[in-house]
Amino acid sequence: MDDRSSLRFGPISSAAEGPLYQQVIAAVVREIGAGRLAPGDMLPSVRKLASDLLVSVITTKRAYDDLERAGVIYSRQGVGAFVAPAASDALRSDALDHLKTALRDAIAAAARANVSDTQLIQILRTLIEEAHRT
Amino acid sequence: MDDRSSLRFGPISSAAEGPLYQQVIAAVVREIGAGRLAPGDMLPSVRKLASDLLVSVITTKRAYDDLERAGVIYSRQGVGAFVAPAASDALRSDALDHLKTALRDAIAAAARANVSDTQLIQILRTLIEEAHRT
Amino acid sequence: MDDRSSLRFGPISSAAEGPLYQQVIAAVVREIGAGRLAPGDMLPSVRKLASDLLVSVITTKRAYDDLERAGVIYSRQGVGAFVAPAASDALRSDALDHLKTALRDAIAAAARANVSDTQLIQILRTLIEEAHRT
Amino acid sequence: MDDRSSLRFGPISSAAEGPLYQQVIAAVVREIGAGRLAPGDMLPSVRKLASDLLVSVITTKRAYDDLERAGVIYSRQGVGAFVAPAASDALRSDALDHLKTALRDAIAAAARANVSDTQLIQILRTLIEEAHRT
DNA sequence: GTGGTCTAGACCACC
DNA sequence: GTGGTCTAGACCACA
Repeated sequence: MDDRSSLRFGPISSAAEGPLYQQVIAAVVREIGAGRLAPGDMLPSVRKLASDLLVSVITTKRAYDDLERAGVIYSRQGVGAFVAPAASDALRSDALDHLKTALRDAIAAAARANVSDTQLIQILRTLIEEAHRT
Repeated sequence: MDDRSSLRFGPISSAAEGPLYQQVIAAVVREIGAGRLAPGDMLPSVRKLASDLLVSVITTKRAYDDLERAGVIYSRQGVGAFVAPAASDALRSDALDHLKTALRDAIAAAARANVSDTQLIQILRTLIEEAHRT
Repeated sequence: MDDRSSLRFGPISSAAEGPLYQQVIAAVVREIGAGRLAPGDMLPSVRKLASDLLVSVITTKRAYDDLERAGVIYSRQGVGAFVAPAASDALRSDALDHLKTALRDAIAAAARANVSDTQLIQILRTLIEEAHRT
Repeated sequence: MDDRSSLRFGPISSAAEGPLYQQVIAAVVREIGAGRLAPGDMLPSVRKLASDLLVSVITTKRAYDDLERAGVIYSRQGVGAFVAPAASDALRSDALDHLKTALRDAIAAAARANVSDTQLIQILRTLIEEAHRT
């Protein structure tokens, strides 16, 4: 019996939506975000995940390395990789950083396009609604 | 005597903030945005700009090619490169596209960080104020 | 064993029929048009094609860049270049533009040569027959 | 009094419609086609035409050279340039060549765009009407 | 002088 | 291995 039978790493599509290792990272993050991987849980081995996702071992290794560097998981030599206790916090702060960077970028673009502050906020509202309809 | 004494193409820093040719593009765009280069004005020759910015002729050429493709400038063999009549329009629509992409990106990050719509808008307001103080 | 044995990129003749990179573009377009390259298929790498056609890597790269910009192919760093899903549409609309430009050019030449409208159409019919016999 | 007062060489616009020397050629050809310059007539001197059209002497010289090579005009050292006796014929055969080349080009494009022969002829009719309305 | 094209050779990021 | 970027150097067409 497989104690990780509920894990659902989506398919990885080469040549479609960004570097493969980032797609692998996103897949792991999704599992943690969805609660299917909780702090302390062991992740699939690099080799197992690679064969499951049909990507190279190097690609999954790079994904795990990045996740460890971000404090989302930790690896124990010869044992395996595990979800870090503060994984959710790490992910959340990562997403917040990304959010702020994107907003600052949008503000700069608004200045270049002569879009006023109130117009910018209105555009954000519109895009939020658009996202909800999706 | 320098008849273009008001042009101020900033320094280009290798491999620090993205591809060099994009930095060159940004420098030209900045000049146009600031009104130091108006529609019909002749741009520095690729060779001149290259030596001014201490980059290769090829790099400035690539920048000019991209700008021409975007409709911001146009080049005439044996004559020179000039700011296109609709340069501002081209730049504006470009900035608007960039703005929307950045906002959509922020919305996605907000979802990952469990940030609500109203919180997201509030963060945008805060960052706008922050930008104004700069 | 060669798994792309059916690809037939013609010879590239230097400085005889336009820029080399356009000849490379034409060669790729021909393969797609003939169905030997279908949407999703991987193109030869820029290095491979360059050595096959005896042109510089830069020249094939430029051809691929132009084709990507035209929406005919797409490139993925570290993976390769592939025929785009809408390649045929992109090629067709390109050919239609070319067709209209050529006809407008012919109409202008007819005016200069004192060739009447009906004569012009008759000449077209003749040339069409001539083309069919080829 | 100026014995060529009826000559109307249009304005030459740099950076707009092809190489300057070709625009000069077209201007001369137009004068001949309109009958304002007949076989045997003397053309403006290279220097006069250059100053009239606000282009360099080199540019008008190149235009005259090309016209002489095409048999449209002939130059007499120290005397001037004159419209050749067979100027009209030279122009007409030139235009006819151009016409056929353009039509063959259109036929090739039609094949690439999957446009049938009858559709091609219909498009030609449409574009002829369009040209008449201009 | 200008831009347009082509070349050889290099280093990087990604797989 | 792949494509992405940068470089130095050359020759051509045009003004």
